[in-house]
Amino acid sequence: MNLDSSSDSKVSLRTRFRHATREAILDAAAGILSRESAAQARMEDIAARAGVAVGTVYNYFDDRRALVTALLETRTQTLLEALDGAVGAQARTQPSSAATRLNPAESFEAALARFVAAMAAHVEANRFLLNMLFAEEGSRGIEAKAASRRRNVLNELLSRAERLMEKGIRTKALRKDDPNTYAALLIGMVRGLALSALTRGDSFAAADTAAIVRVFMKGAAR
Amino acid sequence: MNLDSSSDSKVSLRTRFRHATREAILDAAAGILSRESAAQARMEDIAARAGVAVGTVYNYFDDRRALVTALLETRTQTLLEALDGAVGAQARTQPSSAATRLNPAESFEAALARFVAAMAAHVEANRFLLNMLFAEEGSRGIEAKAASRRRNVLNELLSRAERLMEKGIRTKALRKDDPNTYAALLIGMVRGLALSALTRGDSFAAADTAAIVRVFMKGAAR
Amino acid sequence: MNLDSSSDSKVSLRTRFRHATREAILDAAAGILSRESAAQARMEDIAARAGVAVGTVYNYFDDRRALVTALLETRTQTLLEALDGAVGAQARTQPSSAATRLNPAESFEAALARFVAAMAAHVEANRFLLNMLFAEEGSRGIEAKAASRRRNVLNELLSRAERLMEKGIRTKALRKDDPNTYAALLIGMVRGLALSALTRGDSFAAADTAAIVRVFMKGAAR
Amino acid sequence: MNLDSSSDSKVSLRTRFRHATREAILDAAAGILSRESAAQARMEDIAARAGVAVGTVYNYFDDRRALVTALLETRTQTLLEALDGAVGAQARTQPSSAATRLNPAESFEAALARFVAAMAAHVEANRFLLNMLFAEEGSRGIEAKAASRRRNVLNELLSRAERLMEKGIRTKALRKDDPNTYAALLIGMVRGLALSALTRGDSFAAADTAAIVRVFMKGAAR
DNA sequence: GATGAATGAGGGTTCATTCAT
DNA sequence: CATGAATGAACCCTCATTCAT
Repeated sequence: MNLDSSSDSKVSLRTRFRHATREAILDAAAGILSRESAAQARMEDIAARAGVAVGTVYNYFDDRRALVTALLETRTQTLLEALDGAVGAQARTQPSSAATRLNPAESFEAALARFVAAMAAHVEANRFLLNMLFAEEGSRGIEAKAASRRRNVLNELLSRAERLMEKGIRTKALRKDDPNTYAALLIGMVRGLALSALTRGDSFAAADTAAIVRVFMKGAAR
Repeated sequence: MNLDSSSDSKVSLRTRFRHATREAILDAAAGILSRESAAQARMEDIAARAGVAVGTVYNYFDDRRALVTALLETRTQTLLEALDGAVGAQARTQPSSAATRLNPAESFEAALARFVAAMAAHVEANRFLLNMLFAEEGSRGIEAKAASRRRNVLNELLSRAERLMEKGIRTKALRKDDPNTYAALLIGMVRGLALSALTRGDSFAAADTAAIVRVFMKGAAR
Repeated sequence: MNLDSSSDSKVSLRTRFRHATREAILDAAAGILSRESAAQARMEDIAARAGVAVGTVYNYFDDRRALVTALLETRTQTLLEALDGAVGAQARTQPSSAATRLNPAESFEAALARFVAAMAAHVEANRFLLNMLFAEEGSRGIEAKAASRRRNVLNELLSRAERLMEKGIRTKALRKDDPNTYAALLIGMVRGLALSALTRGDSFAAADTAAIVRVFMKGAAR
Repeated sequence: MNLDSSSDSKVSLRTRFRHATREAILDAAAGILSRESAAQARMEDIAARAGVAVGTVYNYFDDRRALVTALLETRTQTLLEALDGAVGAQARTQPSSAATRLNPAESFEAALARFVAAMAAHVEANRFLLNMLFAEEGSRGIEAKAASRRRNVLNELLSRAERLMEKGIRTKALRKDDPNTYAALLIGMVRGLALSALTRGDSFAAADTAAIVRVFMKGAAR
């Protein structure tokens, strides 16, 4: 183990270093892109924020597009997993839970809450996602191909929401309707509240999640 | 008299022409900014689409910023008026209508439908608004000051939605809750569905408006 | 005569009108070019100052260069004539004047004074000449050919000064030396004092002319 | 220590390189601005003459104005110092020199000659100064602020000449008169002869300096 | 002729990307 | 690998000039 660790640690040190630098750059990019005027995110600014030289950025990412794409990828990975969890968890837990089986609606609501909460958490942690994911047009340098990648992300979000909605409809938790519409509405609500909250400087609180779930399920009517 | 009318028509001709050119440029800008990669809207492209030379664009607008601002201004004017109509109409008609007085909720729903339909109509007619209004960051050239203008527009949207929600709460059409939250949710829903529809190439149909109103009022739960 | 004057006055009215417009444009150009930042003299500015449209300027002058050249020409004409007078007068008056004959130096000094005074008067009346004539490089649009014209004017100034100096040497009013040098020194002095005076906002007074003559003739030494 | 020196030399190499490039750009700018049509000095031309790309120029100077200002600043520094030397030297040497004390006029003449020679040398070495300093209007890009800087330089020239003249008057080397006038005349003479010489393609010879001193002190009269 | 909007070549400036050290 | 100066294509904007009215 020692031997192993010695060579291992040497490699892993270097690797870890590389990884740390890469992360620093991604963080810097996320930070810069979160700022109001993302359009002015220059490569040099990103490098400076990461504490490296411009050239170094290009040692880790082929070009600007690759950097943004990687950012989207990494920052989205955990979100998508969390959403998978929210959607899938129900599937897995349901069979084993008599309670949930008895009340599918309640179980759906819980999944929905998890789904919303996951999105909220990620959006808050990665504020730039608000900019990236929900802007149809692109900030500087998000052209053509990168845009499609971004749309992919949005689509993956939507498709997970759709899976959730389909499940809701199947379990009779939801009125029968177009799952696409339900999904679009839900994601729109999350985004609307998130934007509103973040614009105000507040954070996306639990109450907000609750509000979304409530309105989505029961509506706002008295 | 002849002279007068001749010079009159000359002036008005020129004036009319000026106006038409201005509109052509604004239309072209709207068109270019609606395209996927709005970030790459070059002044020259806008000019070309308008069928004029670059210099001409600068005869009508001081600079890129002024053009975008003017675009936002003009294209937003009618939207805001329509929303005012949707919100205010209720106020004006309610007192005179025994029916609505008896059923405030129903009247509110009508106003809500008008509100949503107005937004949908405008977003569809001015697709670039989706990009402009709902992107927190800016495409190329939407910096600092212009961004604030855009935010102003978004805020005006929100404030009108809030007024509607306050009225709904006052008339007991809505459950008592934070009007800001209601407003953010509603606008989020519209945007979500609009984006989804337009992305698919569909248009924002009446059914979509109905879906929003239904979910917003009664929720999606069965 | 009547017939003549009738047709004459008709023609002359039109001609006078044309002439007045032309002068107005030249005056406007002179005014604009006198301002500090002559580099920013745009054709439109000149037209505006002259109270006409840009196109009109082009009806009177082929292009920017022609305008500046004409300006130089007209504003220089009287100056050169005055200088010719100052230089030539002496030649013509000398033979007929016993007094001057007795004291050629005094007569030369008088001619010199007239020469300097003529330059001073014109520079003051056409402030822009300071810019035009004495700047080796050109303000915007005074390129190549126009520059040579300007240099011509400067050369004509110098050649007249040289003629004066040659006469001074011939009449033993001046120490024998290179007339070119004398000429360059004299014109330099005028320009130096004129610039100094105009920069201060003062005008080029008689005392200044006297100072130049005195220093040029007797030097500043005590 | 090795490391240190290695990094030291690296830094200093780079620094030296930076300095050399900066100088090359300034030289190129001086060269271009010396040409007849300084008004057409394009940034690209300057860059090309310096053997770098346009962007590089902007790595060293914020913008065109900054470049010109820096040029004026650096190229003026040594001139002003030389003039200070010419003016001040006298003050310092006089007390210690019995000969000069006996004949202040001679000493003043020496200082004057140094002063003139210094100006001549600099004007010749930096031909563009003729354009910059003595043109009241500005070549392209010498607007507003830069113009005032240029005027400052001219004023500093004048004030040094004035100091010299005041000293001349105080030591009775010069007839009592307005030092400003004397200063303006002297500088005008230098410029006149310099322009004349350089226009002809000659250089400003020692004889020219002598001529200026002679005329300034004793006048041209026989 | 007068007008002034249209034109578009041209110049200043930015910034993603490269590459020698 | 890190560095950061160099590069130059690309973009915004200006303004002399033209020309339809």
